Amino acid sequence: MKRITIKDLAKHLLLSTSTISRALGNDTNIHPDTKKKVLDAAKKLGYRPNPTALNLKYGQSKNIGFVVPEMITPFASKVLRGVQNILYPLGYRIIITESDENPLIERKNLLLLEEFNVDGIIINLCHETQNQDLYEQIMDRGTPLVFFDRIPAKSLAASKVMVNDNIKTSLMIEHLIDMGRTRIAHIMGPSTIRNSTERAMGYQRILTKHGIFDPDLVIKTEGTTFEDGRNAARQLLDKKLAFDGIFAFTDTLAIGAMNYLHEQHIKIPEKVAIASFSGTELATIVHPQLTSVEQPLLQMGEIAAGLILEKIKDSTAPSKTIVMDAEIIYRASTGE
Amino acid sequence: MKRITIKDLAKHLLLSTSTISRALGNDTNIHPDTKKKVLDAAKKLGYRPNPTALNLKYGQSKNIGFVVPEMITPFASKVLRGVQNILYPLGYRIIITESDENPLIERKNLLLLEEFNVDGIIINLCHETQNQDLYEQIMDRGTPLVFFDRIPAKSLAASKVMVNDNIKTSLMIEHLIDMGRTRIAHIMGPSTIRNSTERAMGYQRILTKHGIFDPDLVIKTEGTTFEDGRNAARQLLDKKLAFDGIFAFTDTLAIGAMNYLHEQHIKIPEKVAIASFSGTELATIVHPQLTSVEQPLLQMGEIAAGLILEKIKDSTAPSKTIVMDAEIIYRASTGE
DNA sequence: AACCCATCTGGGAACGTTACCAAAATTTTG
DNA sequence: CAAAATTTTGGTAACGTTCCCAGATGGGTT
Repeated sequence: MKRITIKDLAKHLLLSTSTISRALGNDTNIHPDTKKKVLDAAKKLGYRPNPTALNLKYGQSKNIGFVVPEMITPFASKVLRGVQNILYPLGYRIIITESDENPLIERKNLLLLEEFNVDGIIINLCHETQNQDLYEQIMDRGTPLVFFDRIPAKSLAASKVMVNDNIKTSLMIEHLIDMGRTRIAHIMGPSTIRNSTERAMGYQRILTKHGIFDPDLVIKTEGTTFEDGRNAARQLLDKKLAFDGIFAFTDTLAIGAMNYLHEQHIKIPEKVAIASFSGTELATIVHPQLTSVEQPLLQMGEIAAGLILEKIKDSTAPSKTIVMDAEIIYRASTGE
Repeated sequence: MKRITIKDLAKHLLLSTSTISRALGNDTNIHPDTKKKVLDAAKKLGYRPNPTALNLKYGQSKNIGFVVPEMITPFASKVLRGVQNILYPLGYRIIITESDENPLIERKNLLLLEEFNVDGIIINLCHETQNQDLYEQIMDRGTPLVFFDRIPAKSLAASKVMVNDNIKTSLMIEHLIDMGRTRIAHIMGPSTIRNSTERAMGYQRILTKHGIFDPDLVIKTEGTTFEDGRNAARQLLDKKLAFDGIFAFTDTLAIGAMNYLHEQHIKIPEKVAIASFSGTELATIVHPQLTSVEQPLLQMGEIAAGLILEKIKDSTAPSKTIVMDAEIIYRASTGE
């Protein structure tokens, strides 16, 4: 049951550990016959290298931390897939932590990951400013950070991947206007998240341009859960203001709102068109399907992984900010 | 930038590494003054123990593998949370792999995890029999396995956590009958998954008992995606058979079917009641909300983690099979 | 004053692997 | 055929930590 090591092979073949090591690796300084003998024995005895020993030797844990607000919706899962695509083939492990949208838990998680000796951390933060000090500390202590989707308020010496929230929102609002909507509400996310304010700005800019901006139609939420979306819809209806469209910060908020409208027998899209920011399956499993800005989540993950690798390889590598393109997908929730 | 080690502390304080080690641990053989001095210096210089060194020393990687068909729906995410709750405080890392419902990828993932030297693997398999040989091999080589939700055909010397599919399905079908439904269809999952056949058996048993079983109302799917559910609903409608209820193998299938019915303007639950097996948010974000058997996913994860710990601590510990209770939650999709 | 015991500290091996340097074995060269 | 060059192998330190054993120091007892 005990694991076979190089030493066991050495004893078994009456060779030195150095020779075994050479045979197992790509060293040319070894007689082909010896190499073959070693390889055969290794296979027969079921030798598997011990990664822990290598990690110790080379001072890398080959662990990458992945810090996200939650993994219940598919958002982070899809990014994670991209990260895995790149990192697993290179022998990295990925450790996932969820912050529950709570900066204190995020803090605890980051510290835990440092404890775990990760080589780098890929993070979607849950509060624009709250843990800024810790991000800096961690980087100062030598662990690179890469941000995706939500980025910190201060620029920090870290690489980042995101989409252009402001512009994509603008295009989406233009679409709603094209569809004949003139009273477009916004379910805005928490202002502690940069994307939230960015999208709100895009929203306001376009409506103002068309002279139809009404601040009373903006509902700010506490979080980004389905329940938050529901509450926002309720608040909106309670205001007794006319509206014929909703642009929501996330697909979760949009879906929550949609369900509340359903329950109030408000037809979508006939009475109210709904659109949001997404990139996940959620947009297509509701009825009607949700028009949304589809972020290329998988690619974002792949790029984030690439960025962290750059920093791991060379800690002085310059930080990059990658702004990805997102596609607007028109679905039934905003009419045909 | 370089990490502070025990040796650095020793040099700095002119003490031996042994003494430092004792001061840092709970060893009583140390002078309180020395201990304090070391602790102060450790804090000041930012010493953090290197877990890799300990893993090497004690022959444990402190990594646990988590193998699931997918992480896009919240099912596995919720179980994962439970696993994390138990394992993170104990210093374990969790490595996640997704099989995409493909036994070949699952195989690759398991091998990868072995390569990574995990101390144990928690798995929700994707094919009842296909990788049985590998499960056995891995356990033979000394890595314990714990199955959750979907368990292998042969019993194997592994612990398992699941719910009683057959009985819970029976109760659900009884509920549908209580609600006055007499033509209840079943969207059955792939027969390569044990739970699928178990639930189908529960379905058939109750309908047979009531004398209303019709094999033509059973649609077997290829997978468990939303799309599969959609296709199943289409097939059902194409048969031109009357039906007033659907019991689906999973919430994803149920939702896919629901959306297709919506598109065909078939009212839920008025014309067709829908129920499924779940335990995730998905059941509540659709409209109408889905009546379902709610599996205690979080607890299943916690228990799976506990079971793997037992096996890690003592490889001869007896294997347990834990059958958990699941609650049926009545929601709008089956009427009030 | 000699001894013993308790308390505290230091030295070194070990976990599995590789990299460097030195030594041995083999082949090539003059 | 000896010397030189090359190929192949062995020995050992190192990564960071703990643990066992051996010393050292100090206080108390005869």
